[in-house]
Amino acid sequence: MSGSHGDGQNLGLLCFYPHRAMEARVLAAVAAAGHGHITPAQGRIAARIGPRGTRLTDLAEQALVTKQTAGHLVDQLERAGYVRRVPDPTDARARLVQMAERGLEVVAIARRVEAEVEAEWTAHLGEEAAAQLRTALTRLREITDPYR
Amino acid sequence: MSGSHGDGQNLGLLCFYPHRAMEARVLAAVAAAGHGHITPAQGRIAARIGPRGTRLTDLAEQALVTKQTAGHLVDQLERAGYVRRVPDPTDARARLVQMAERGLEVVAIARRVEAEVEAEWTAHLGEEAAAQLRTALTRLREITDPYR
DNA sequence: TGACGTTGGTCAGATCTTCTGACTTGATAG
DNA sequence: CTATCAAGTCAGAAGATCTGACCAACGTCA
Repeated sequence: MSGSHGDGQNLGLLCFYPHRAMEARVLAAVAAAGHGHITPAQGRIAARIGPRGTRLTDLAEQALVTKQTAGHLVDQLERAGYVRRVPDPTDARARLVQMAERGLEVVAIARRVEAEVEAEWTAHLGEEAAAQLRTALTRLREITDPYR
Repeated sequence: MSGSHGDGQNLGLLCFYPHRAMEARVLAAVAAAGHGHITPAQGRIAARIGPRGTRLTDLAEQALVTKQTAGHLVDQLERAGYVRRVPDPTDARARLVQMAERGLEVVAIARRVEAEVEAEWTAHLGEEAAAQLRTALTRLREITDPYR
């Protein structure tokens, strides 16, 4: 539901291609490193886990899915040993989802591949245009990401 | 599976927010116009139907889904009256998926909302930065979209 | 012209993702 | 202390997507 054909594609659709390409590259590298098969949905949740752990509700909100969906995906990640749930010391109702050791390995791979891909993009666009792109997207995020 | 936290987010993730925002706005407007509920997946297929119709296989390829998935989504769109399948005069095996009248109404709404959203973005970024953003994304597409 | 590999598309079955609604338990404000 | 709100879970259903197996029409090359 977006995108005329030919040259003048709408900006929303134009944003889609790089995102898809990046996600595919990261997922492929993680799989190639022997970490079985992490699904895109699992990845999108996992990518939002903060250094000290994050509440399920917060993960759901940031990823724009329901608590149930987030809970289900965390179940899968937990079963596979990538994350763990620990009690939140500040609220007995809540639990924090934290990266486990195995999860940290995957994060390291993801960061490396992200850097590689960005380098390729920068090489294609040139330093200056790449920097401008980052600036513009960051500013655009101010009005397109409800969970900054 | 992408994205550090804080400021320095990776470009792939930064691309995600505008895309998501655009898709959500278009879908909301279509729903508000009384066109029941078109799902994101249906929209992504429908958006790739050309003016004279497009083969299922081509739709699947461009949307990066299997023929089966594309066929399933076209079934739904056809049942809802948004598209129709007609025989391809040049190949008896193939059929062309074309927009029906009802579908064209939706396309018109989508185009209008896309333009509105782009105008908002341009207002936020400034004319020049918006133009540069479009240029950079278009060039990036050269290396991130396998089906240009 | 007819056998063979290719291409457009469907059928069947499975898995993954996501949602709505109802519920439990703990936190918090009057 | 009670009414309400927030964090999560349970249950069930609908969507979206995949793999594998098939069929029919196309194109080609001997």
